[in-house]
Amino acid sequence: MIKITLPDGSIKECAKLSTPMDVAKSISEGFARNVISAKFNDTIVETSTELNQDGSLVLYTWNDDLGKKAFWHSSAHILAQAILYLYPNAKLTIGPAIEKGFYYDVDFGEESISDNDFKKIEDKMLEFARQKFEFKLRSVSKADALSYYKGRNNEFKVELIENLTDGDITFCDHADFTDLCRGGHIPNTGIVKAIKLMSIAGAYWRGDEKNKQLTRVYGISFPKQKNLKEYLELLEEAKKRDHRKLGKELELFAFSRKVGQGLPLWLPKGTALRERLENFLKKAQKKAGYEMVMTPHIGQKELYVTSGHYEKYGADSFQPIHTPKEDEEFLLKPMNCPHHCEIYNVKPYSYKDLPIRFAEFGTVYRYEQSGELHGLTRVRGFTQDDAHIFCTPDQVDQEFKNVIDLSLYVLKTLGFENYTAQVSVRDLDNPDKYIGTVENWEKAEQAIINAAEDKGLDYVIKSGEAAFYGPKLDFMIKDALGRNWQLGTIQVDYTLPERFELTYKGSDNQLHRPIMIHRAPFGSMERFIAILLEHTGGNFPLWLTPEQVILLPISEKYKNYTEKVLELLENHEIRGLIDDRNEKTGKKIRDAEVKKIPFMLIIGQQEEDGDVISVRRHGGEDLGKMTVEDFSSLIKNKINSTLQQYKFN
RNA sequence: GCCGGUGUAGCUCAGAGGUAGAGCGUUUCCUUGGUAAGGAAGAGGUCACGGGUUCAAUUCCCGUCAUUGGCUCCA
Repeated sequence: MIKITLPDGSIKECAKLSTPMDVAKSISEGFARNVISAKFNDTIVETSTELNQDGSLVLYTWNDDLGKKAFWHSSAHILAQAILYLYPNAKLTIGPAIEKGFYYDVDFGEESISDNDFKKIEDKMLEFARQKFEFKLRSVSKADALSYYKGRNNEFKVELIENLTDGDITFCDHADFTDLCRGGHIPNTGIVKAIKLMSIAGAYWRGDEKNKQLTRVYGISFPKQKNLKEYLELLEEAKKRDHRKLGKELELFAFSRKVGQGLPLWLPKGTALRERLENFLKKAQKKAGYEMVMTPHIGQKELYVTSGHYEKYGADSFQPIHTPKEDEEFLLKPMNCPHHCEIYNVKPYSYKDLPIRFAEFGTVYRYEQSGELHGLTRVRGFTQDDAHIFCTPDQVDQEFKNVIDLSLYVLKTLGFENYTAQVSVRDLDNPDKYIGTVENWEKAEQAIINAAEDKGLDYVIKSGEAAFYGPKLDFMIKDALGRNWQLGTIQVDYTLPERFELTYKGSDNQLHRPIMIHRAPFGSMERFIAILLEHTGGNFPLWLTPEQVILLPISEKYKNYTEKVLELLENHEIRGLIDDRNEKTGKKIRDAEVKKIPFMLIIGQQEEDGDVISVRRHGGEDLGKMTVEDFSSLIKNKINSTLQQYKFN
């Protein structure tokens, strides 16, 4: 007998060579039917793996991330099987599960496939799935593995196997199909009920552009047809909320090929919305002791040589601008920090002056590769809600925590309730990627982790994700469709103060180095607004939305009264407009709905007679008749309750 | 930057080797209306740009640009 410890702490006595599926069945038949993967002593195993020692066992269903992983990984095998059946000369390479589905990279040789071929591949996959082939993992010797793939002229798998150690190599079989695989499969192919191939893309072997380009086929699969339907509906919804589409429809921003790719143009409505966001943050920052500064869009190349940006990114940036007479070199600023360091250097500071907090909505320019540009989320010119805090070593902790408070206040007020923090630290195997001393890096990393702990943040540590000058904490938010986005960032930096020789005089009458904290709660205005658009589907909070109210006179007879109402609203700083087109009310309401205007005021004979307005909310709710005063209070109260929902300072 | 898709009216999109269409929007007229589309008429396009093939190219081919899905990269 062996002792199997389950996640709830209970211990099952099982016969030796019981499988995870046997254990599941001993819990309940119903549960066992849903079990699709298992982990034994921290190793993913097959549900049919025979357990021959005591240990802890976790059983996974579709509802677990690792269950989905096994499911999608197994689906990739089915995809490979179908591809090999339909294209016998194709060479398989790798086919992992990804966050949403799976892919397989295939070398189709002379042949090429397109999404027109998806249907027949899907059909073949479903045909294989229905036959409930069992996935069977078996060990093979390195020599056998190599000869198997050499016989099939698959140099990719041969390369993979050559990097594996003999004794650790397993093949997975189902039906007559064999693939090199370390395991983690669902019991049989029949569990996969719904399959959809999503897209096709080029991908380099091992991600290196010097290598051969392969065809990557993306797909997703589910245990029920219904899941697939829901997933496709979610994609549809995401498409409807695409900020590029909404930004165009709501006239917020645009691009022009004459201006240049990746250089957004803010239209009047978008600009007004952005200013409201900026003012909101300015107000909070003022409370938190920040001072606004402004710096130019270019700076001498030397500035960035000093900061280290030039050495690190110069070659892949917009190239220097030369002055015509003196041949001086200037760079478009890729970051605001060097400029802020120079503002700090304008005068000497005492420890009593610190912390100093300089904030700027600073527009920066970065050369992003053309293929990487995407709407407002990836652009070449954007505005950071940047600030730099210069403080003493014993202030870092508190300042960092204050920034966390500010960031959370901003996120929550804007309706992002689901967030986690990501602490990005050095990649210890690649010290050349970073500037600064090991000692300072350690101090900075520890300061961030301490602050995250103290604030009770839900955080994960990512090694190798740090900026080149220091570690950082990023807020990852989950939007209304469950998608994750990286928003604000906070970074501790011991390096730039050294490079710019920043000092302050301590109580010991000696000069000391301040420590810098870089932070941007929104990240960039462009990116934040894009994400807010997708999160809200264009239904912005009332305080932000371009038009809060639209006035719909029933006919032109009520023009004067309608104009009077608008004037009253404007006196209350409510943003409204009149739809005085020669259209019926039904049409005007429909158009206002499409434009997502939160309130519609219907104005006709009854309203004019009673000196009131009829209020309809976006979505159709009828709030009845009320005076303009009452309506103004209603709006103001709604805005205040949103803005004061979370306290800051 | 690399690989694939796309580029037709302000917007969304049909179309085909023989010189271009729809809906929405816009303009004018009729209509003066009550909670998600009233009616009529009109304007609007070097079919992204540059080459090539052809009697004929917006359509086929090549290149450029933009855009899009990936890859790589990301201060």
